[in-house]
Amino acid sequence: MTDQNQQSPDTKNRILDAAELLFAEKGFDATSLRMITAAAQVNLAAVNYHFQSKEALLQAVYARRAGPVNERRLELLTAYENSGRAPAVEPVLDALMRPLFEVGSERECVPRLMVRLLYLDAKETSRAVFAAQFQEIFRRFHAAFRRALPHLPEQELFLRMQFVVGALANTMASMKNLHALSQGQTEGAVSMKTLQWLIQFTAAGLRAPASSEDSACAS
Amino acid sequence: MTDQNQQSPDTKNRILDAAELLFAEKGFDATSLRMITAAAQVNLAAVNYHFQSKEALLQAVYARRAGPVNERRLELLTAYENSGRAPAVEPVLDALMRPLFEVGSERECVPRLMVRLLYLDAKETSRAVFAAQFQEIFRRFHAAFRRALPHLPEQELFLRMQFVVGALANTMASMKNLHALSQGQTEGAVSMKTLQWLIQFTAAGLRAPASSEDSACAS
DNA sequence: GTTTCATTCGAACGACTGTTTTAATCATAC
DNA sequence: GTATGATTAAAACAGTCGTTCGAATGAAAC
Repeated sequence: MTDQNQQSPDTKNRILDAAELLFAEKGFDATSLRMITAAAQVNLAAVNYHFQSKEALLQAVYARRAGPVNERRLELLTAYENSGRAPAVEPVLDALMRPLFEVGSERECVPRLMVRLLYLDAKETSRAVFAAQFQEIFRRFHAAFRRALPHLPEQELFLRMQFVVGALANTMASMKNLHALSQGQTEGAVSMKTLQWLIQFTAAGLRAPASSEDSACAS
Repeated sequence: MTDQNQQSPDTKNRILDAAELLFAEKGFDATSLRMITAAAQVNLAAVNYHFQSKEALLQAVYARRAGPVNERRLELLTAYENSGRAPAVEPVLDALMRPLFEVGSERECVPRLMVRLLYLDAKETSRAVFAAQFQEIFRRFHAAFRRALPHLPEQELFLRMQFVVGALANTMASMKNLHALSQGQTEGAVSMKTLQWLIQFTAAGLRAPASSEDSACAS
């Protein structure tokens, strides 16, 4: 950490950019290092020089984006919690989702990639790294939702959070299509409207009355 | 179609079974034909003999499951529509989701694989095949939701259906984890409760009041 | 028996994979 | 200038990939 950074100004970032794009489009296994280095206009060996392996490159690609997104999530969440406003789900959902939409307007592929990584592509070793980072976020938001929905049984809250994540993930994954469908509107406007509608939908779902545990199972 | 089927009683199905499991677990590109043939205890060349290529095998794996699931979906949907009951979202959601849970109790990996295929793994050529089959289902259910929610603007209904699919897909993808978490309950019971809660959540989301189009965009 | 045709098998093909090695290149410090 | 250390470049490494080929095997038809 002396000053050895910034020595190779961009080849490292060029690799990260190209890898991010290709991983998101084709997936980890379908993307070869030669595709990445060709897209980045960089020598093949540069990947194993700057990163140690292809899988380490994947983790680097993920870390570069997940860090800021999760920081912003916590920032928005604590800002709301310190505002003294009454407990509600909408601000919590906003804190959870908005950071993804913000980074999405810069680079569309990013959220799509994060969805991929979260529960599909990665090998077991990498998945553990990703999951650990995400589960800390999950715990933090679980507590926030719990405050807003004190009556909801634990099992049901947990599952509903899964539903929320699913709706969010699928929206991120198909954001590109959404932009293509809505012509004559700026990307940012579409994103913000989508976010608004997504919050509205999931908030209503979270607030749905809790089902009684002992409901008869349809025979 | 004379009688050439049933000649090789099971090697074809053994390949399909092994491929289904591995594709769902590791993904298409991370699964080699040698893994499949080893798991199926079948010669390597048998894949290219019975199916023409690896990608054709993927389509065959998909077709074997998607067909019955979609048929059952339409069966449940038309049964509800012909029952003369008042328009509502719950029976439509049930028709959309239940078939996936039913096949899921037989083979856990199936829905997970279908999620993969739908918008991640497949190459462009295969994706077109899968999407075509699914979009017909989408159109059919879109009409049903439209009847139940006549006041909802078109754009908003479309997006909310995306949210529903996302919640469903994520639930399918992490069904294995859910089963692991809930001890002391049969798989079928967990599945049915999850389905019930998922319908309740998405029904509330779909019924949320429509947001006014001209809401101020946060500057 | 022989013929016929579908299926299985072992072996190999060329292409592509991630990684490593060795030498060339560059900027900076002395 | 030379020396140092980080970066880039070209080439090759051992392996795996999907696919193909020709012979062996099987069972049913005649």
